[in-house]
Amino acid sequence: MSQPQIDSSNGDRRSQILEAALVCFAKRGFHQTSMHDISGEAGISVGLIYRYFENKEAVISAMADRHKKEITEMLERARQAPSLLESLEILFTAHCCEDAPQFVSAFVVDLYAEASRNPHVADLTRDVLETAMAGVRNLIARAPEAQNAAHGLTPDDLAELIFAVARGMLMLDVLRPQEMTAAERRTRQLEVTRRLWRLLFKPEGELAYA
Amino acid sequence: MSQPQIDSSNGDRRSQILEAALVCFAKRGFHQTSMHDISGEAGISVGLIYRYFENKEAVISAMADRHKKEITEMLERARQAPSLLESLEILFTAHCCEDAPQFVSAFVVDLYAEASRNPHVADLTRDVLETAMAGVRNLIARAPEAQNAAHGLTPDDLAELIFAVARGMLMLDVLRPQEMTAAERRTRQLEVTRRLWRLLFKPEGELAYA
DNA sequence: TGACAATGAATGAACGTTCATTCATCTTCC
DNA sequence: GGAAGATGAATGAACGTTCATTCATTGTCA
Repeated sequence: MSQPQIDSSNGDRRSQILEAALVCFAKRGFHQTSMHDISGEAGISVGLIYRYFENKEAVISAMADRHKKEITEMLERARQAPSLLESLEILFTAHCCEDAPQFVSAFVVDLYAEASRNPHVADLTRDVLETAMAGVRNLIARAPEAQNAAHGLTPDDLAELIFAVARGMLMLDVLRPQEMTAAERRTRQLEVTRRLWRLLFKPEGELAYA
Repeated sequence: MSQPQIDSSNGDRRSQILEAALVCFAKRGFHQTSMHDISGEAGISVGLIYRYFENKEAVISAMADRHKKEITEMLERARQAPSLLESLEILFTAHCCEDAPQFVSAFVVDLYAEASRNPHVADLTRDVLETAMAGVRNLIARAPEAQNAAHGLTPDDLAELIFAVARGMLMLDVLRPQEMTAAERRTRQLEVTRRLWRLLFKPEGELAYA
């Protein structure tokens, strides 16, 4: 019932714990990570976690929250890009590759798995997705590049496609920790995705030369 | 060490257990599903599971195996379709929508989450993916439709894109159990995806009229 | 300034519970 | 009778969570 107070110094502890939790969750998953794992990774005692989070579920929720904030910030940055393709590029690179790619990919896949059965996490995650997709929908609707390039696809369809590709590549990512380095994968994925975007937003009926 | 024998009658029990496990895993996830849950769902005793599976991990592995067999069969069916687009359609609908869509989506996302930290499951899942992607790559490489429609994308790139979209939509699926029915979602996704395929395999430089 | 009181962040052993796994026992069917 | 199928109570390890306790820091008063 009683929320732990959140003032200046507490903020640091909270993010210290969340940082440790991200590492553990990515390595072992939500339900295989024990509170002792987190406290160990953070270099603090178990009990202290309960001063900052009501329980384990609250830690998971807070991580989903953090993920939302990160995505929202990215969207803001993307909105300021001069062209649609540049906006998308910002979103895509940030989306799956910033910070520690392995960790983030594994964490996001786990987040969706958790969302599929935890209504609270589902709400948070859906919220992130809706916000981000609405943002992209807007970018598309306002972009001159997209005006003459419907291909029978609405901005809504396009946004869904773009997100599906991004999430799908992230999903495929978790299976390939060894074949290539993260940087190589990122480069290749960006290249492929860029071509898709160009194709999607190429004025309908325009001649294309490789 | 000692594999439980697998003969005629045992096969039925095994699939009975796997069927129950799929339901439980989709509902609660691998690690929140107890062996008692599975035995309850299957209508048998806990101990009996251990006559057919060495341990819980073996049940998870067997499910990944089953998933592989299903995908391989689908690929075989898709190979016999008369055109590339029809092949892809068979793969796509089977891929995420056959049987009980909700269950399968949640299970597959969980499978990938598990793969990200369980090397054995990762190997199995990667194997499925490689097989399926190689199949699609072949379909594309042999298809006359794809010959004149490179857009700077190799068959490899195209296969990766097609898979990313399919997996991505599956991932988005787990967040939307309420907005629409499974059938509505399937229809809409298929429509959007179909347009993407047409766009990808439309001869380069050809005029397109909605 | 120095002695003392109060605070609350931090600790980690302990608790109750859950879970995977085992095995003594019972049933079935030839 | 006995081999194989099936049961579920028992086991012990691991887990999330609690809480009595410690102790560095801060506030108070002479």
